[in-house]
Amino acid sequence: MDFSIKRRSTRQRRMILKEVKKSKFHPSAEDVYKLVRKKMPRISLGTVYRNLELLCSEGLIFRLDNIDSKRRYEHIDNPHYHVVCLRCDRVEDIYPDNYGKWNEAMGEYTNFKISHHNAVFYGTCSECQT
Amino acid sequence: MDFSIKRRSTRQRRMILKEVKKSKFHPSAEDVYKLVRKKMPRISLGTVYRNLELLCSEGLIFRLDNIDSKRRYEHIDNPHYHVVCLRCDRVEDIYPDNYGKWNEAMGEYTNFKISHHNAVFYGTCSECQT
DNA sequence: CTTTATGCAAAGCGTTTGCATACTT
DNA sequence: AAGTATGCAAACGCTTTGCATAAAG
Repeated sequence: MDFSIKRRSTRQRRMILKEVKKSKFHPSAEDVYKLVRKKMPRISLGTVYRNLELLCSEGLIFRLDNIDSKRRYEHIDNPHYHVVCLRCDRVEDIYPDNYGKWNEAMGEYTNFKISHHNAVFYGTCSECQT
Repeated sequence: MDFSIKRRSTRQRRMILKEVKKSKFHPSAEDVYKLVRKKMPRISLGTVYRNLELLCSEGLIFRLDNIDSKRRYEHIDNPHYHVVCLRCDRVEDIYPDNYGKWNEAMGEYTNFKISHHNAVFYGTCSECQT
């Protein structure tokens, strides 16, 4: 991504940001595309992809690489983990109270300088357990 | 994957398993393909893909979905996490001493029945820090 | 008016699959 | 002999990119 470029505020960009911030279900690019298209029917998938990456690089939204084969996006929030139901694909957030400690602990263990981490828990949600 | 089928032991399958078990660097399908091809030049990529998945489903190797955009594979081992160097892409293993506790704790927190979890730490390795 | 952003379509990359042939059992 | 596995190539799903046109500043 080229940071020497002066960014412009476009209708598409604002709309995409708004939809990701509003959404609760960690939408994929395709999901965002469908949401935005309701109000801007002529928007293209390519534009959605480009803007999602751009918004990430500007720190306005966050990208989840670890849930399934698709990339998903979410609004910026306190650091948290995710639980995935292996039956229905529901994804929920978990807010740990020792996130920073983990970064430190693993940094010492490995001699890496850790910038962040994430964790995904897999299982069966309460509804699917019945 | 069809479990009613009776599996056969082929030269290709044995070779693929051996290479994954031997490898220390969490190889991708393409990596395994290159390794195996040194000794079996006519093996196809499709065969590698099919067998990696098959070996996973039989519990003989383990699949890592969370490192980067490619799937990677590793030998079966005690549960562990991974650290990724954002500069040189090196991947190392971390053996936590409270893996099981985390499953329990998150199960209570979420009311999910957690079967497993994994964590990836991102940062800069000691060599790349200089 | 200059430059960035869009829409569209084609290409890219990792992975999967259909099919005829070869190999295991 | 029966049935699974292979090699090959085509297809797939998600993402990226080239290019002419539109919009922002």
